[in-house]
Amino acid sequence: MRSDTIRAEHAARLHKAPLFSAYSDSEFEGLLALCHYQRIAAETTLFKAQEACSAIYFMLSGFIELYREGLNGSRKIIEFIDGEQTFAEAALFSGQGYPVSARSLLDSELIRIDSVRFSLFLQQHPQLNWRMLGSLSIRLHHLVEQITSLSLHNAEQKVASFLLENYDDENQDGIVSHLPGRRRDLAARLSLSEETLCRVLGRFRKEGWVQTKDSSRVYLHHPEALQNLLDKA
Amino acid sequence: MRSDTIRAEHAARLHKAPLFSAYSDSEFEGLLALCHYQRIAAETTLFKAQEACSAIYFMLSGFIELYREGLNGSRKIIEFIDGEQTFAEAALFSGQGYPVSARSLLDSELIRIDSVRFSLFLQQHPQLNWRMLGSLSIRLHHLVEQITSLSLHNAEQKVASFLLENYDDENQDGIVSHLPGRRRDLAARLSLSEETLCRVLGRFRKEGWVQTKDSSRVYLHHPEALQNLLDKA
DNA sequence: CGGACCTTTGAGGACACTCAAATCCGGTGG
DNA sequence: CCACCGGATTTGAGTGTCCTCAAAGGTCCG
Repeated sequence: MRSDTIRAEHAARLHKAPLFSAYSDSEFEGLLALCHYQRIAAETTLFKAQEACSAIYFMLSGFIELYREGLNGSRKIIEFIDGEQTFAEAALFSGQGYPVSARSLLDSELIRIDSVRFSLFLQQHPQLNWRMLGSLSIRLHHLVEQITSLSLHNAEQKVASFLLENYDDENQDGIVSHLPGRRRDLAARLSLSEETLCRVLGRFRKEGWVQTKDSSRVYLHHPEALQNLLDKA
Repeated sequence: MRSDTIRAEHAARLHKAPLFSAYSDSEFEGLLALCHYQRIAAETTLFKAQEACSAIYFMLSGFIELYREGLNGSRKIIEFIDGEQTFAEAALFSGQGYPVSARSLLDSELIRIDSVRFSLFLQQHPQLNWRMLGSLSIRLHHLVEQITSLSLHNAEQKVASFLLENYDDENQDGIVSHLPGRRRDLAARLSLSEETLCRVLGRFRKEGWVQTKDSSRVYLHHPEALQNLLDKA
């Protein structure tokens, strides 16, 4: 794990993030001064829930889980971080530490933004807070959606709705959904057991609705059939 | 349902809300210009999920549920609004409409703040956004807690954790937890069936841990026993 | 080829749900 | 004041979905 100043290419990608794309050049300079490049290996813990917030992050590449743990070693994944995106922003303002723990599932590259200095920076540039409000609101929206799904959906509906909401792109084989590497992790995201998840995917496969490939890619041949599971009682 | 200008007493209570308590007198004047007093009967729908956001609210008195609906008439309550507090703020910034529906369970008094004009007001006074960030962050924190509870807790643990997190005050009879009027509503908040909730409360009663009164007050005689349910596997 | 880990399938069980009936409670009217 | 009604709560019986435990394939890598 090493920590460095930011290369121009990475800075450019950071500037394109929704949170920062409205920054003027001079404002962005100010932001960059608080940033460090950081590379972490797979299975590395970034921070734990409840811990005081020392930084927020922008992911350049890799795969990270935000999760909470139960007592018997059970684990609920709240969110996957898999593209270029910022995370842990909420911890800046709540004064209650990180709401979740964060751990890399793959080797990952991050930009780490010091929270104390960034907090001061934002207070000195209050006009920059608007995007932050939007970002938190959308995250909140997603959490509400997840609560709804957890409460009102059965196992098949949970899987179907995840597949439909998380596909990458389309090609001639149908929509392609890119899943976390291990079944265990997807199961922890959906609050299902590994076995139940497998069985559901097996049923979908048998119906001809989906096709699985190396357990991290799923081709959706009949997305309307999955959608149908969500629409009817 | 009537809509009026704000009485001084109500204005004072609004000014004490965390979101607005940092407002200077002149800033607060500006806010008041966007507000209307509103009284609604029990069982009145304020807004529905997905609807475009036309206002945010501050509750003066009453009881309101924020909820989502499934297809077969099932209902998941995301949050109860029961004290003086603001709600629906997040809908201001996400551009995705209200994330939840809102309906009164009792006769309620509200202050309605026009969203379009309040949005403009905030953009013209960016220094006022800081509290808003805090408020959204804390709400986000709570949602994460709720997801954790939904995913990792069994029926008894859900009830225990709700009782421990939602008591009003202490007196010689032990901690008093003030519940929503009907079992049905608490069940919908905890994602349990009415019957399961009853059975759990019955078990707690039989153990001597709690005592129920007119189904809306619960005395916690042994909060540590409830806490114990949450601490051990 | 062997081992470690992951995925898939099978059998059995548990927790919470559904359906149904009994009891409790508040309100209304005789 | 009491009897009655409707709605809410509580209790009971039976069922189903998902979980747990276990074992059988797969895949990757040394």
